[in-house]
Amino acid sequence: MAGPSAAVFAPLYRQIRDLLVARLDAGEWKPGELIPSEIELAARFHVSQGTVRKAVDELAAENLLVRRQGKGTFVASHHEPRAQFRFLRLTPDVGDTEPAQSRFLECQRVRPPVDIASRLGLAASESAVFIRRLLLMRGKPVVLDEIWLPGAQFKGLTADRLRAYHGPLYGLFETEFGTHMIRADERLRAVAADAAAAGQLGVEPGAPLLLVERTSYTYGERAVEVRRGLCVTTDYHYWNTLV
Amino acid sequence: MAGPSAAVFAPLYRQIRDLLVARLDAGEWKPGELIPSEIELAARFHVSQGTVRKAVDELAAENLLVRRQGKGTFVASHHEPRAQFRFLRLTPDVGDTEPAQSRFLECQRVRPPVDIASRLGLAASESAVFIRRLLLMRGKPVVLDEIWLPGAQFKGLTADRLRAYHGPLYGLFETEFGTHMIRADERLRAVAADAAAAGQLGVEPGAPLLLVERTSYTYGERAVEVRRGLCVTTDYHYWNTLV
DNA sequence: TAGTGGTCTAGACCACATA
DNA sequence: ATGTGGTCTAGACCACTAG
Repeated sequence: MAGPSAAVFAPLYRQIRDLLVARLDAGEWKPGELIPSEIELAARFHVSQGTVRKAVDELAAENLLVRRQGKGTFVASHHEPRAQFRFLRLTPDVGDTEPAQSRFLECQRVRPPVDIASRLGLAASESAVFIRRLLLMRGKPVVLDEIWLPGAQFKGLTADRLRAYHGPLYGLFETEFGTHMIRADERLRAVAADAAAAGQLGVEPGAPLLLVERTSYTYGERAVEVRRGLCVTTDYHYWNTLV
Repeated sequence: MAGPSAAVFAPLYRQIRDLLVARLDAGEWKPGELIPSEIELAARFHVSQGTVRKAVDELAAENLLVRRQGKGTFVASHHEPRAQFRFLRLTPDVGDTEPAQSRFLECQRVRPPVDIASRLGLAASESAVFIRRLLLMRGKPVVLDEIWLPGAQFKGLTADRLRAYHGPLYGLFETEFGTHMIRADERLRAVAADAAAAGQLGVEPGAPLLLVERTSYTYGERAVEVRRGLCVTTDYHYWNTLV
C-alpha cells in the first residue's frame, strides 16, 4: 500500500538499497554493466562494507542485480540467458522449454481503454502503443498476446522494428527504450475461445484457453506494461511454485 | 536435480541450516513452538551467532521459521493467520479473500493410479488416502478438489474426521499427522468441464475451468500430497507474482 | 599478483517483549 | 532488568577471475 518512499525511518542498509535503486532508475548503471565494488560503494555512502553487502544482497534476491564472484556485481539484463524464461511460465508438458517465435500481427498508437489507461497511470489524453502478436512454439501457435505500453515512453515502436528485432521483447524494451521490467503481477483464469482467437490459435471456438493478465513494473513500482495473453494449454502448462 | 545432501562441501551456515531442517524433520521442535535462541544454537553448534543468524535467515525466507523480535524464533505453522492463504492463490475479483468452506464428498483408502503413486514415491503395493471435496466461497462452489495422500502416513483419516475439523486442511495434517507442508509445485491449464464436475460446480458441461495440479512437499523435499483442483474462474482468479 | 565477492567471527549497540 | 532478535561495524581469511 505504502509508496516507494513512505518509510522515512528505515535501517541504513535499506536506505542504501533505495539509493542504489534510484541510481539504477536514473540510468547511472545500465543493464549488463558492472556497478562499483562493495568497498567503493561503502566509501561513497560512508557506511561499512557489510551494510552495502546487505543492501546488494536484497537487490540480488529481487533479481535487480547479479553477483559474480571474482568479477563484481552487474545490473540484471533481459539479454542474459538466465533471464530468458523468468517471465515466461508456459512450459511444454514433455521436453525442454525452447525459445518461442513471435509473429507480430499489429502495432498501433491507440487511445487505450480506460481500465488499461488507469493501470498504466495514463491521463485521459495520453496515447498507448498497442501490439498484437502470436507466440509460436515448435512451429505451432500457443499464445495470442495483446500488449499495451505508455505511448510517451515507447515513441517510435513500430511493427517493422518489432519484426527486425530477434530476442526477448523485454530485451528490446530495455535496450531501445530504456525500460527495464523488474516485476510482474499476473491474474489467471480459464475462458472459452471466441471466434477470432480460435482462428489465430487453431482451436475450435469455445475451446478452453488460459487467460493470463499481466501488469509489469519497472524501477520504483511504476507500471509500464499491461498484457493479456490467451494460451492453448493442451501440450503446455503454466507452472508455479508456492513457498 | 541433486538430492538434499548432494553438496558435501558447503559453507558453514548452510550446514547449520541443514542441521536445523533435520531437527525440524525429526520433530524436535513442533510447528508453533519456540526454537532455542541464536546464542544457544551458536554454542550448540560451535559457531558464531552471525553464522547461526545467516542459517536462520534462510529458513525464515523459506517460511520454515518465523522470527519475532523480542520473543524469539518459532517453527512456522499452518494454524497462524499469516499462513492461511499462502497456498490458496484463488482470490475474488472484487472484495477481500475470505476463509473458504469445505464440503467433503468422499474419503477412502485406495490403490492410487500409477502416475499419482510415482509422484508420491509409493511402491506398487502401498495404498493412498483419496479425498474429494468441494470448496465454497461466499456460499457458492468454486473448487472441486481431488487429493491423494500416502496411506501409511495418514492412517485413520476419515470423512468424519475431516468434517469434524474446522480450519485449513494443512493445519489438520500438521497437528494430527505430523506432516508439515513447506512447499508446493503447481501446473495450471484450462480445461472443459465434464458432466460430473459441471454438476458439482454448478456450471454448464463444457464450460472452461482452471485445472490446478499440485504436488506438495514436506521437510527434505519429500512429496506427501498430490492434488487436482478444478476451479470456476468467473468471479475468482489465480494470482501470481513474477520476480 | 591484485581485485572482486563469499564466509566467518567478535563485539557494540538498538528495538521490542516480558516479567 | 533481562533476554530476544535487528543493525552496524571492523577485520581476517577464502574462492574465484583476470591480467
